[in-house]
Amino acid sequence: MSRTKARAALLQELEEAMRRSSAQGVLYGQTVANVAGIANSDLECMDILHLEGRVTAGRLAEVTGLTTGAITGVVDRLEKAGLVRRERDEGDRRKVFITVVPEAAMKIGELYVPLQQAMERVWSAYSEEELRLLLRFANEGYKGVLAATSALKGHLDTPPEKRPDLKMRKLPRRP
Amino acid sequence: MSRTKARAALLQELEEAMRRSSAQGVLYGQTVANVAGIANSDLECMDILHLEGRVTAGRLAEVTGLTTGAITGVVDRLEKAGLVRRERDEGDRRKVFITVVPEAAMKIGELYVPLQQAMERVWSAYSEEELRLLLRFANEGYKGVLAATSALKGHLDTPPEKRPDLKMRKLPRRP
DNA sequence: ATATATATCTTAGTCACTAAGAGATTTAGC
DNA sequence: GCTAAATCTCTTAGTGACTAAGATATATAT
Repeated sequence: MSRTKARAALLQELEEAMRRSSAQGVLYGQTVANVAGIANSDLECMDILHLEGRVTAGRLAEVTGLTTGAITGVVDRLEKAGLVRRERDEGDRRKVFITVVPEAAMKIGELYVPLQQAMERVWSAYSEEELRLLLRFANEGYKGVLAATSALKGHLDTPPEKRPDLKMRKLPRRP
Repeated sequence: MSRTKARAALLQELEEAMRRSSAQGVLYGQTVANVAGIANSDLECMDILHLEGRVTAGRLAEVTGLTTGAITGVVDRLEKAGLVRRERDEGDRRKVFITVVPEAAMKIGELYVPLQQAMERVWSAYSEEELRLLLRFANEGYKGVLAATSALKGHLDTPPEKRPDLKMRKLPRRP
């Protein structure tokens, strides 16, 4: 097999392996939501709150892509479950800040422990230099996917007759 | 900073970077479904069909975790959209095989082109040896997440009083 | 002041999902 | 072979999260 062919095969394997692991990651998240007894997007919001801390309802809508009406429902459910609290902003009384209730949120955090442990087990076999490579890739990959997402969204906003044709993708391997 | 501390910090960065990029991957998938005008799980089924080829309705239910009733709905919608066909198995007439309609499915495949291009741009900066490392990690990571998923599911099946306590997770960094 | 903008919530209606079970076919036990 | 149990898909009724549109309350601009 020629040099560039070997690389092409490697890239295809890589693409498939990443798709598989990413799909499994989604499944893990669904299982967490299931065990926690909350909806999928409720968990997503908990995650955002975990990352960003104190966040307005509007920003949750922005980040999740849900309507503000849907966010009202999300926060209602999370509040009823004791996971978050609403706090009116005193400076601008239209705004509602959502904050996590740490003790309750920790119970959800625990559900990620199996995943963390599994990943730490995997990572333990890598040298620091290798880990740095993985980190670099994770960051660059993130940027790439982000760019691809807005490219695709842009494609959606473009009127059909003006859309540049996307190049064809390989057919299923088992047709 | 000590050697092991540097590594711990690296691991934490890594975890976060992977979470971010994986979340973005989910978003890309949702956008694809949106542009294609089909539901999220409809797209997931298309993906499975793409991977496995000819598949029974029951197997789709198995893989997606949906009920068979829900799969009936999925296949109804996909069939109406001209993306798949139902084919009764002649050997066992209870079974219904689902097959993709290649020409129609290709249109969906095209929506992954921006993602593929972005990833190829990222990968182009890596040596073959580095790509092999990424592939190794993707495969090991997949196995890790898979194991973690069934561990978490097992936790769900265990009666609450018998559940081993999962270790605590770090609190949000911005409390 | 009045108008416009912003932020959240409400309401009505839609759509995908589950649970339970019906219908059709196959497999197993006798 | 015939009956009973098992398997596979579909149907039905009901639920819950979502959207779109607009109501409400507060803030900003002219």
